[in-house]
Amino acid sequence: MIRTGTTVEQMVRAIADMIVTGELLPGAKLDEVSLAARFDVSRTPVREALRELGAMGLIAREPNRSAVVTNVTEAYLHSMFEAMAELEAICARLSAERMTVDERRALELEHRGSVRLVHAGAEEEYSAHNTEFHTRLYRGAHNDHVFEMVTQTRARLAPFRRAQFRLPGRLAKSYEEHGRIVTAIMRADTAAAGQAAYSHVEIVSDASAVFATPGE
Amino acid sequence: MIRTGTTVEQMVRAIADMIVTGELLPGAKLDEVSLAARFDVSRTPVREALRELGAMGLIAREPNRSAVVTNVTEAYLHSMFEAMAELEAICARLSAERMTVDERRALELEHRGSVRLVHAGAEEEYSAHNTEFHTRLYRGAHNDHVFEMVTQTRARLAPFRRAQFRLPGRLAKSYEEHGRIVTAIMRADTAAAGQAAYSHVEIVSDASAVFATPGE
DNA sequence: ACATTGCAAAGTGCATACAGATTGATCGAA
DNA sequence: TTCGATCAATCTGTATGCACTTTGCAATGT
Repeated sequence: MIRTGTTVEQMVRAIADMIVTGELLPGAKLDEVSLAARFDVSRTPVREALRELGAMGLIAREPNRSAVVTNVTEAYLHSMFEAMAELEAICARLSAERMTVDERRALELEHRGSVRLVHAGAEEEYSAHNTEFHTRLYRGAHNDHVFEMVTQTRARLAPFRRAQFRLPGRLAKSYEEHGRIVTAIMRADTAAAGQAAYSHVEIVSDASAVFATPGE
Repeated sequence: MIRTGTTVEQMVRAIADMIVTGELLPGAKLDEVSLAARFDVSRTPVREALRELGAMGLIAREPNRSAVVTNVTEAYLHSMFEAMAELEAICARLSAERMTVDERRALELEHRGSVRLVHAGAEEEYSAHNTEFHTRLYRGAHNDHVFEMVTQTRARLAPFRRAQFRLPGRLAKSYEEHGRIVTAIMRADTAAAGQAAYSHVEIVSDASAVFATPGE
């Protein structure tokens, strides 16, 4: 747990992590007194943290009800994946256009280095590499607002994307799709980069649909 | 002032309105005690409202400092306009593809009805029409998450876009650009709709750049 | 005159307290 | 047995209070 910042900031990070890592599953209730006890603070900072998490879309709040880890409807989940595909496509296009030589090289290295994880079937490690790869893509677009939007959307999708690398053959396919994106970016081919990124997310969307929890 | 919802919700709406309408200019300080006095509540709901507005990006907060209406740097402002153009393009493309017959008809009517405002030079009224026009575009995409992102981005850009219709000839140009978008959507020409929407925002971006407040 | 230190005023961060809402259980009646 | 009402337990919404931080000003020393 990071010790910097105010109590509220620490709690926001901690709770967001618990949601994104799956420690708190969609639908889980977050009552203020328990959280206060767990973090050994009063309810005031807890409430502010929940307020912020609510604005981020990670939890749902209703008056006089406990906060609940967002349990999106299938329709909304679909809209998020579609939005994610569009955002990734934007990042890929802009990256193909704007990445510095160093950024391009680093992206390619990151990608090439992951091939051994694919052969080893190292799901956990590949997942970490995957996060790094996409983050590089988002940064490479050199657009801070797009970066914020894509990061937030990714966080909200995390619980539904988690198990995708467990599907048979998904690792190798993911690697291949990344390869297409990298190639297009190295060639500064914006259209190809955008299309490759879009279809990459589309496939993840399909792979993840299985795990969507039905709305209450 | 809308009376529904909790105290905090009312305050969030009220303060967001003040920022978006320009009653509170970028850089303005929002101290908790004054706000509490102004809304006749304690500091607790005020703090929660500020927390939420901070998460929305409308105000900036630092520990032990008063909240400040976001005063974005020129670079960040540029990234927001660029993101806005991409988002509007997405909405236009999806609208061209997905709008129902009724939605298309309503959009066209809204557009045609505004021609008299252009001739009359009614800036205020045209501005209201403009908001309505774009909102229809966002809804027509039938993607809730994209709708949320574009709405939030629009809110953050509002202070910098306000004066655009005061520029000579801007009204007529805006009408013409809307026309191109409408035509493309009526024809279900996704590519043309996307391009028209993108360049529409680009022009607004240029028109608004003049009014950007310099970073501190 | 100018820099520095000390202090007071004001503001934020968090804890505690209380009021109102919700929920679930229990008891009674149909 | 089942439905309904009532009440207690629990939780959220808001107010208030206290401690710490920041900031501006003034007094003191150079």
